Amino acid sequence: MEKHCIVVPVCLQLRLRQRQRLRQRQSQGPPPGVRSPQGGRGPPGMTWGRCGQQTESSAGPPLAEDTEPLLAICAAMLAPHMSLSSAGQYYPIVCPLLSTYRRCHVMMVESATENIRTTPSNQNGVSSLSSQSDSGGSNGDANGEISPVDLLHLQQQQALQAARQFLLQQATGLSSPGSNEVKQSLQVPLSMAMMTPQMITPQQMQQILSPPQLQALLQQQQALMLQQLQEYYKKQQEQLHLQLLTQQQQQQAGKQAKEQLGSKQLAFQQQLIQMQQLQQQHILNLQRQGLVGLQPGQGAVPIQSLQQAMCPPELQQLWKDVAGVPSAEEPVKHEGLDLSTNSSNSTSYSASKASPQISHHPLTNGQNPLHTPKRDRARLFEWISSFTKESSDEHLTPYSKGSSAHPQHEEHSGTHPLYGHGECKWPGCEALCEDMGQFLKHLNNEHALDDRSTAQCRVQMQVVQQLEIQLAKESERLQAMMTHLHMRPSEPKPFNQPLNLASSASLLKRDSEAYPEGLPHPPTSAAAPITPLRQGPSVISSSSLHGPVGPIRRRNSDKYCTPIASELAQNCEFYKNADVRPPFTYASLIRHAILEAPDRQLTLNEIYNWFTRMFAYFRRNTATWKNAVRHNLSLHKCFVRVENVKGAVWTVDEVEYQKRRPPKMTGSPTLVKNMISGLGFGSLNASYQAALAESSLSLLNSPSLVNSTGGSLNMLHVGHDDVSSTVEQVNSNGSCSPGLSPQQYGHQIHVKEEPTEMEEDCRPVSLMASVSHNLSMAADMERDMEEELPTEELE
DNA sequence: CACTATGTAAACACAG
DNA sequence: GCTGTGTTTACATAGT
Repeated sequence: MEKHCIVVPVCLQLRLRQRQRLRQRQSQGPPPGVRSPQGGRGPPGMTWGRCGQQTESSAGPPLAEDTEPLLAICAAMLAPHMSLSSAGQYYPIVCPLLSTYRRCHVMMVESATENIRTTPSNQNGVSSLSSQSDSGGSNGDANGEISPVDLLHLQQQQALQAARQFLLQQATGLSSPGSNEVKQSLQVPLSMAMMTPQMITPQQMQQILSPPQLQALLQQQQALMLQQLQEYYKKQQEQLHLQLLTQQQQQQAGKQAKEQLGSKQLAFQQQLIQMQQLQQQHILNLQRQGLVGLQPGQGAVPIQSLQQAMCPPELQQLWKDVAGVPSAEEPVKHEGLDLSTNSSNSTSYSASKASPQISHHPLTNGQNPLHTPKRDRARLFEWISSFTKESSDEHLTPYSKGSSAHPQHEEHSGTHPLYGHGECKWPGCEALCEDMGQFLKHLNNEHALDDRSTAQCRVQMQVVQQLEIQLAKESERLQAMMTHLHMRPSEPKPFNQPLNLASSASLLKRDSEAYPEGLPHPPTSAAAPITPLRQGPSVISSSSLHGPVGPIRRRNSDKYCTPIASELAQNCEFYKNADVRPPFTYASLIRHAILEAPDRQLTLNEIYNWFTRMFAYFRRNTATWKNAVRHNLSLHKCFVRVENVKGAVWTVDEVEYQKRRPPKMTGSPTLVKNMISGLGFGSLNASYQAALAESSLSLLNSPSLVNSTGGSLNMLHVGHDDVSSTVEQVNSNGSCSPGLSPQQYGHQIHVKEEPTEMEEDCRPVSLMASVSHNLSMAADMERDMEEELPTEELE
């Protein structure tokens, strides 16, 4: 390449001076105090947020930061009043919630565990109501010193204990028809216990609290009750299952009896799943309406969902079936046996409690059959254990399988989804494990199949399911958006239409093969958490789920996948609200930000603002990504710093940007061929039109860009492998060419293609200004076309 | 396996 | 001295 020494642009003089100065300094040897070869860098192998987890101080507490985005979403879902869609307030709300969420996670489980432990002491007696009161009193004494969350937690514990006690009485037959006095006397304390440890009557509480507050409080407490009681069931079933196993080993008859119950087991599992779905659906509804507001220390089950879930008679019968009393033939008496009784009654109580007649509803639902076959419990246990032991694809998403739902599933592999960065990633556990062996030991010891682990697993299940619900919701939104934006109706699944040809090719191909649900990739590795994206947009698949895996994933999307313009146009709100990393490189984002500006130039601070405005992800760890932005601005020649009156602004050198990506589609003919074949588009023009429409969506935000559409259309026929020709076309399209002929541009482009210092020094005056300022729009659209429809490059 | 692109971290210089 | 901006280097990682 020949080197042309042209007038050095004034705007570059400063930059050149700086570089020359630095180079001069370097030529003179490293300045004193310069970094060592390892240069005080962070430990190796720590990138992309993972560094921050261990070394980065600005990233916050050591709380599993890699899971922080997920936790944030989960926390927002668990506390739906903290809506994800509240743009701009997401972080202020969610981030403080993360710690409380984690704490809640532990508290909830510990509470359940503690209750499980404490209940057996009362299993044989009804007289512990006073102890409940005492406990409540002692807790109440500490109210002035504990936080509201703790207070609420204590209240819940009291309520649970009181409920258990009461229900235990029922189960043990003490609450006979003739013992209405006992019932009444218990019912009121129960209500009081649920309301307040100070034993304030419901009437008093109603005076103190507004009806919505009362309702919310009751809902919260009852939701937690349900959650905990369900844990009791699981605990009980687990134990019973173990007993069954023991019996099976001892008696072949036991095994035969179990085998006879296969069909009922399946039906039972389906019922449970149905119940959960009902709960989640209701949660989603409430979430949409912004009605649910759980305190951080609360469980994740709104009482509405509890009502909805429990009201169906079959579900109540289900619980009855599940939570039978221990039969006399049980060889071992575990506390869970009694818990089952309590749980079943308590659940019934909760169901009745959910009725408007709070605390006045007769507890008629609590009369449960006391002879549930242990086989049902075994079924329940198996259902539960299916989440923890085997890869129950029917029940769990790949993501949940890859996260915490299958702690023992991955033990044979070198990596474990619950292990990373030397610490256990079990929810609520941050135990440090030096190696996999230690971690496995820790996992087996600390997270064995017990009530606590089961409870945690269940919480995680709910988290996953909430995420799935959220995904469905967002998919619906995307569908509506795309429909509104006049996506081609011929598309079978508009919302699932990939936003780029590359991904669409692969998706369509996969869809036609073995992934009808639109999974971008089969979950090849459980270590890579991938949520099944039944209707998920490509953005979610590529960014929110693959993103956390590492930064490199984004390169795919950036390089030959999603055009940033259309992607952002279609998922703008998503990125604004969801804490997911956009599937674009910093360079792409910076360029887009600059080109989105009215005058194609932005100051660094404006770029920062654009990032934070457009992406919720970039509202945290500002030091990290801002550094990356600056790094990219300085590193890539496509970003040109221009001295302005009031400072410096950054512009985009489109030619350089194009040149920056030589591999692109051109370098991957196979990919392009797959794209073409996979798309099966008979008419490229139609594709171009559609793509143009997509690209125009965001770009048309700037009125001045509209008139460049024609230019971009013309450029569709430009060979993209020749950057200079592209620029020629752009300029010849009447854009504000500063009087340079296409040949001149070609020369200049050749000059820029010389990545040498000489080239830098001889950077042409007109290039950056003309290209980036006047032709950026056309080039932008053309590039988007190129990204989406690179087929002509092959010709 | 080498190369490339990218992300991250860090050090440093400089200006305000 | 602090902060923001800009540059550069080093390293890790994933893709090619």
